[in-house]
Amino acid sequence: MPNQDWLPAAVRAKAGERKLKPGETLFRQGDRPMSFFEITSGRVRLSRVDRSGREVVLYIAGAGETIAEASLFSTVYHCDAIASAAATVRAYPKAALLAAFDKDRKAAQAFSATLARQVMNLRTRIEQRNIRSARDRVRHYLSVNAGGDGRSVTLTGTLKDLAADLGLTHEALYRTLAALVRSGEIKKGRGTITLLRGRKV
Amino acid sequence: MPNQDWLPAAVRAKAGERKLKPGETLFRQGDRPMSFFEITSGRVRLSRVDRSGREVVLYIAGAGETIAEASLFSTVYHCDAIASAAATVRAYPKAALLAAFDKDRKAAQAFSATLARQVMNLRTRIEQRNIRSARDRVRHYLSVNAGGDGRSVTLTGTLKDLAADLGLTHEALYRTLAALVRSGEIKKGRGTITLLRGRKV
DNA sequence: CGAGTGATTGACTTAGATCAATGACCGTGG
DNA sequence: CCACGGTCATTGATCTAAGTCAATCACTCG
Repeated sequence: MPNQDWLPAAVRAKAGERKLKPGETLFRQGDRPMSFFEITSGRVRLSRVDRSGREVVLYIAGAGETIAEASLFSTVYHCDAIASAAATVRAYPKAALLAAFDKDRKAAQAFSATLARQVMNLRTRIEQRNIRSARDRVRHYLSVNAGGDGRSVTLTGTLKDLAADLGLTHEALYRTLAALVRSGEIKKGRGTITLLRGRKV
Repeated sequence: MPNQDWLPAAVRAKAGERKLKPGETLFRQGDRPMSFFEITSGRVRLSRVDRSGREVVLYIAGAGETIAEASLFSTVYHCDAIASAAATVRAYPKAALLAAFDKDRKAAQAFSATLARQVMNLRTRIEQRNIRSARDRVRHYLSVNAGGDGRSVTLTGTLKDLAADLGLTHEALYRTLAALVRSGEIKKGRGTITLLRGRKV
């Protein structure tokens, strides 16, 4: 789990860990934010309850992700956070963080930079979802995430995870990859996919 | 067009406007970033060229959006920006902005807050795309975007725009809305959709 | 060694994309 | 003032890619 490297050491030192049972609440809409969180394992969903009492899921965060960044600048949380599965989270105290940003503008900049990069990544993921064809979606993913050599993509998680990222069922992804392998467009290795040649346009 | 209200007045004063013809380049990958941009009209696409020479679109930004926030903290742009249609952009000088953040930490905070909110919005939009059924996708959209009363949603653009936002064809959206109206779940007004009652769960 | 999960492939179904046509509306230029 | 070109809104018909259900095999982990 890559720790939040942009966090000032002083803040990291003050972090507390908390374990959540499935269904347990981390915070509720309207609560006063005391910390923001990094999820070290499990799953936490952010949701709101609509007028008719139904829960509307805003986001499901997994291990390695941070949530409630926005609440650093707000006096209340704008949604609930509930563990979807057993989870452990690291809580970084809001006060310490804001103080660090005040003192050390490098730290504040690092935070902004992280957010800005995240915005770009998310935008790209949305753009990806605008591609209807599974095949082209996978192609787009591979092109965008090709490493330095522009040819190979290292898979972080399982193919099932990737499928979820791409908004495909895992079956659809397997089939699409298989087709691309058959057509000689890619090669699959252990945790790696290599682009062989683009098809003629 | 809601101007970027979080921008310090000093920076806004220094902004320059630029008009782009379709296909004209705003900046190129590798260029040194001198400004970041707000699109006041038209469309600008951010893209990279992959190893095989194909253009990979990372994002298409429309009027009201800002791009290249991340380049404020980078020494080079990481993608190209090209007008997809005639566009006008407002350029905010990077140096002035960073200087303002240095001097005025309120301004820096406002920037972070804007980014953090954007991150949350984008995450929610991705979550929305994970919903496969057009009907449930629309329901999710309506629930999330219901105004203060929790019942009515004000449409900003056309229904076609909304369809694109939701990742549906406009035909699919029309049909889905028509079905929801027929079933008495919503009501359509001029630029407004009102939730009438939730269906039984 | 069994339970749980990932990877993979087959068969079938369907929701939504695609193609197509129409009417309403709006600005604009003669 | 009206005709015309453009876009939005809407609905119908058709098709297909991807979802769904299902089964198998390979691993890994207590």
